[in-house]
Amino acid sequence: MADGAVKKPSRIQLRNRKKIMTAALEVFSQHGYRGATLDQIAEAAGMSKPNLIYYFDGKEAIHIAVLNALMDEWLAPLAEMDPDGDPLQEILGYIRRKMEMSRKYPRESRLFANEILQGAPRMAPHLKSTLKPLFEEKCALIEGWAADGRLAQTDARQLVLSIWAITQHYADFEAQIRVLIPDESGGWADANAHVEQLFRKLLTPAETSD
Amino acid sequence: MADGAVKKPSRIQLRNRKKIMTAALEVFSQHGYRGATLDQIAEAAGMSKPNLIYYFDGKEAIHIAVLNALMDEWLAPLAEMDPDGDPLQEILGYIRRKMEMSRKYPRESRLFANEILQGAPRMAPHLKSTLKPLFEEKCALIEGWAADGRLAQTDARQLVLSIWAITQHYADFEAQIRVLIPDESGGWADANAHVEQLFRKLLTPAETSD
DNA sequence: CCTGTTTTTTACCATTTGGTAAAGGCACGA
DNA sequence: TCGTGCCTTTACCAAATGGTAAAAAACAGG
Repeated sequence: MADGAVKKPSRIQLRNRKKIMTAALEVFSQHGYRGATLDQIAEAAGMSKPNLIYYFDGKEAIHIAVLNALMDEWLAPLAEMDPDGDPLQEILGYIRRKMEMSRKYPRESRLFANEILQGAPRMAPHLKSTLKPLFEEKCALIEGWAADGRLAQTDARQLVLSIWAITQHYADFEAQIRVLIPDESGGWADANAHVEQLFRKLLTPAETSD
Repeated sequence: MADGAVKKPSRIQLRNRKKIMTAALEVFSQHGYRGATLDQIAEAAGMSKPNLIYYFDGKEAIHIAVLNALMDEWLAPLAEMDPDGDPLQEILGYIRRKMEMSRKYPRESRLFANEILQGAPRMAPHLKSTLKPLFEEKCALIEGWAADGRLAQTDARQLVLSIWAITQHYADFEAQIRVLIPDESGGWADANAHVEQLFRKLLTPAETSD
């Protein structure tokens, strides 16, 4: 091959890169970037520390790789919002998917929360290039719906922010919630019902006599 | 004095303890517990590292001291909710005060967010002993209001959680919000308006014919 | 001013941690 | 069987970091 530096990764590389990133997600989401150590990640991945460095250029590179790899998956629920669907159902569906993500993937949620809390030092470019366009696209969509009277008049940007705030809260602040609402009885069911009620009341358009 | 260990702290001790805690709030809220170093705190406090240790028993002791000292102040807005006031106005007032806190004291919000995200390792006891009783008291109050028909029927616990989620989001995720909503035009005004609309629609009771 | 106490500084130390060097293992085609 | 190139381990290291010892300085109270 004449074309420069790129070599296709071997089977073993693929497997080990994945093992490392899974381990890194676990450790970073639990302790934050600074709190996580390469030794912890190495142990969780079942390999030695120098071996990590063989596959990634260092701690920061692992962190960035994990963050970037999860971004698309994390944004998928929003991307799925369909311009041709029923506005209220589309938004409630989005909210349902976000709640599902918080329940099934709290580590991902905490990983992002940690990064943003510290000022997004390693993710700011990715936020600008990936999140922002999607955010603006979907805000425009919602504004269109509201302008057509198919949704109550509301501030689309603030709406999306508040959806993120509430749904992710269940993952990010789980430790607090576990103290306050100890019994498992209806935990997620109550949460889902409440969030749906909250946004349904906000978004249901007034009966029009048109 | 015959009574054991306790000595009243001198003027200089009071002053320096305060300086340290202010500096620690700044540093911990920016970098998290593990990410913060004693050197950073010392520099922010304008004193040497061994001097910190003279006033506090170590890094962890400083962290706990800051956390505990801020807890009451942080919970004050909730404590102020008045059983004898108008239900809707009381809750909206609480929300307004929480938004104010997020705007004026984002460092405090991030400090707590960091601690909870990591599983509240140093604050769990305090949560159980201080936050939980207050939470339950106010939930009961809200449930009473709802039972009397003075508020829409809603899940009080989930309501309080969602108030926290949204209001604190503006402080904790500021880095993300700054990327998505760059212009300063109406930032906080829009946020306040949206949050008020959201909870007003949720909580306004249906017109009754009683 | 003198004396005992509190506060601060200087000089260290042990551990942790991200990272490296280099030798050894291992698979696989010739 | 022998290289050859990918993968892994062992043995380190330098910097950072939480913390200590002890002397020096500042500050009372008499």
